Amino acid sequence: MNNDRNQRKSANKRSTGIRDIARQAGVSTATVSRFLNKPEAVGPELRTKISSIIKETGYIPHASARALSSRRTRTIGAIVPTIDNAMFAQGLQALQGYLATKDYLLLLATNEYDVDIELQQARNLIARGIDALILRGDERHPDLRQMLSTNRIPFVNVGVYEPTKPYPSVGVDNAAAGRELAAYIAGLGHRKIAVVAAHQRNNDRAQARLRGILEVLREHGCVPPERWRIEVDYQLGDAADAARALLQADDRPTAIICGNDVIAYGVVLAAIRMGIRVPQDLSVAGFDDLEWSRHLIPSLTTIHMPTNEIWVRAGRCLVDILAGKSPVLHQKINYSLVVRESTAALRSK
Amino acid sequence: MNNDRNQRKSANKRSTGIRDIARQAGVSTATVSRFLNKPEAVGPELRTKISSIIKETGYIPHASARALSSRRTRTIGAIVPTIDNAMFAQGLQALQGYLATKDYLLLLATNEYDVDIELQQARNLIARGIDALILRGDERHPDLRQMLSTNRIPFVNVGVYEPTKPYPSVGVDNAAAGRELAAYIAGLGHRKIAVVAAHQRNNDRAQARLRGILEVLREHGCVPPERWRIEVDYQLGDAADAARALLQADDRPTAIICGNDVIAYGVVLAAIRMGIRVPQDLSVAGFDDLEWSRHLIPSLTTIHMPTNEIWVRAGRCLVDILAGKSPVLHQKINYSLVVRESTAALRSK
DNA sequence: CCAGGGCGTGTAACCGGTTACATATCATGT
DNA sequence: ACATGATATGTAACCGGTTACACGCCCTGG
Repeated sequence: MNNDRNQRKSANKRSTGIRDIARQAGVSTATVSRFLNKPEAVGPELRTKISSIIKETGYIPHASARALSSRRTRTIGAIVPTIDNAMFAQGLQALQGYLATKDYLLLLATNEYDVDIELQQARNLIARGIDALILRGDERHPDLRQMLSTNRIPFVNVGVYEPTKPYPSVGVDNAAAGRELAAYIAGLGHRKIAVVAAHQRNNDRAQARLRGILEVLREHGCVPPERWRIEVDYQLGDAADAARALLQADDRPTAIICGNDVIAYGVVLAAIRMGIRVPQDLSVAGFDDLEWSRHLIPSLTTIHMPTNEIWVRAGRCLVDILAGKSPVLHQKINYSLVVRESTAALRSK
Repeated sequence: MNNDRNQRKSANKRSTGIRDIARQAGVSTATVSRFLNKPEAVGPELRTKISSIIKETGYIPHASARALSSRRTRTIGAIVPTIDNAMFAQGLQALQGYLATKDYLLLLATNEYDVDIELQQARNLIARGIDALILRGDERHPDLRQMLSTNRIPFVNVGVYEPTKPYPSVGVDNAAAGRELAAYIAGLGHRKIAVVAAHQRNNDRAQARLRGILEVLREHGCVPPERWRIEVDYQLGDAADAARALLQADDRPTAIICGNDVIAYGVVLAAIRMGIRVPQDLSVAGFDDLEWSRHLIPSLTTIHMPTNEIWVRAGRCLVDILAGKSPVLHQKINYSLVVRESTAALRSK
């Protein structure tokens, strides 16, 4: 036991600390700290001296200690439904790159589309120390906002555009995108239109898209009957199953609007397997414009989302807030309809 | 100024701390701390009392303070090339889920297949405080291992199986997988075989696969000529470009072995666009068995990798090490050849 | 010539937990 | 009845940085 203590005090000394650097440079810890945080506040000679000593010793400042005393962690948290989804993976990758340039770290958590898990994860992130938080969408546990405000954590909604809300959001107007896509399909002459959406529960983005689609279909007097409105997981297989059910019936749709590109391609694959030609016999459209959507055969008609821009802007919004600036509260990002091979005008029978 | 100080001491008090909880419960901070870390060491009545007070006040322990004094962060870092890759996204998702059950947090960084960036990211992670690190593959900056050892950070190599190395690794034997796939293709009678691999630089996994493939092809006396050995990015478009180059020539291969499923499907799409039938005119095989590989048309012959298992085992390995146990050093995970529609026996001309 | 301000640096309290050690309490075996 | 050990709790030093404040120096203007 006695040995233990001695060890800790001498031989077993942990990796160098700021006091070691200070001693070696013949300055106080305050000066070293200032060098690390605001180098221009330190005299030039000392600056080079300290710099070289740090390099020599391989000193790495202890971020926890830093966070404890400065009350800032230079870490931004993000909670998304799952990483295992091309859209999120891509956006997070872009966000991470951006934050790295601003010397921020990204701390990631997933909520599995469950508001309770989201709340728990937010608690973890706050405990772990984040300066700000990025949340996907605007549907969450009632306690969450309370928690964020008592802990004074700024946050931003990403992926949705909610100009009526008092907190920042950056994303596209999903309902409008849904309307545009539905209008395009209807404009091709289709009236027997089915919708295969993503699960709606706790997914306001999917909800908005569906809402927009149905609005327009109503205007055209072709609201899909119940059996033509299906919800599936974000998986090719599930979408294919749904498509088979739709297409096996005698009275089948001539167009299927899908909640995203993964679902759309699942539908396309099922149709092709059944000998139904796309787009000659069936038009299919999706959302998101994933990287591979334009390479597929047939390539997908879809709504292009500038994912990277959305996430980077969300990051920038928070970085600005943390820097004391007041960024634009609601940023509407433009989507665009991309017409490709998977849709065609209705053929007269 | 004076106001400031007063504020900090009273009104402006930050969110509750352990001393507040202790005071309210009429116990010492040590007891509260013990309650948080080893509840069974605290008396039953106090336990319920403290528990209810914590719930009431919404107290969240300050992880930085915790990390500072306990020298443990309950955080495990991982550095992967990019999140934007189905394999990594899926594995990380699984890993994150596992770590959550062990009350560990995952801190993620990317290296863009660059050893210098990797070193820098590792420095960030260490500074930020990680108890252990997961690294993809075994090719890295010479200083990295030094840094990990001086900071006493255990780590594990994931995705590769390196039984000769002194540090733990968990993954499949990629060279063996490459051999098996090549042997299968050669066994179908193919001799005019091209290889479209992933970029080899700083990617030992891709290297091992290619090595294995070429070994077997050499045995069969059909080592591909230079023009039939191409390296491309992890993108459908790039793979398609490579395939076009291969297939436009007069003398074209009858089979193409690809470094992964994304490349394989890019090749398939290009072939189909050119009117070349798969598998009748051309066999194509990949690696990884992504979720969608079995849904595509044609479905892909590939090597199945139990991605989730690999990552979870890597996580478990580190958790065990941190708990003082000594896990198996090198874990070889079994891959398996999955034969589907994209490959067929060579037709005699 | 001196008051006053700006600049660079040092001193030491503080951030919010953990934990070694001391102390108190109580059941147990002899 | 008492030594013994196990168990529960309190005390306070400590983790490794940051930063308010004090201090000393030099430059400037009246």
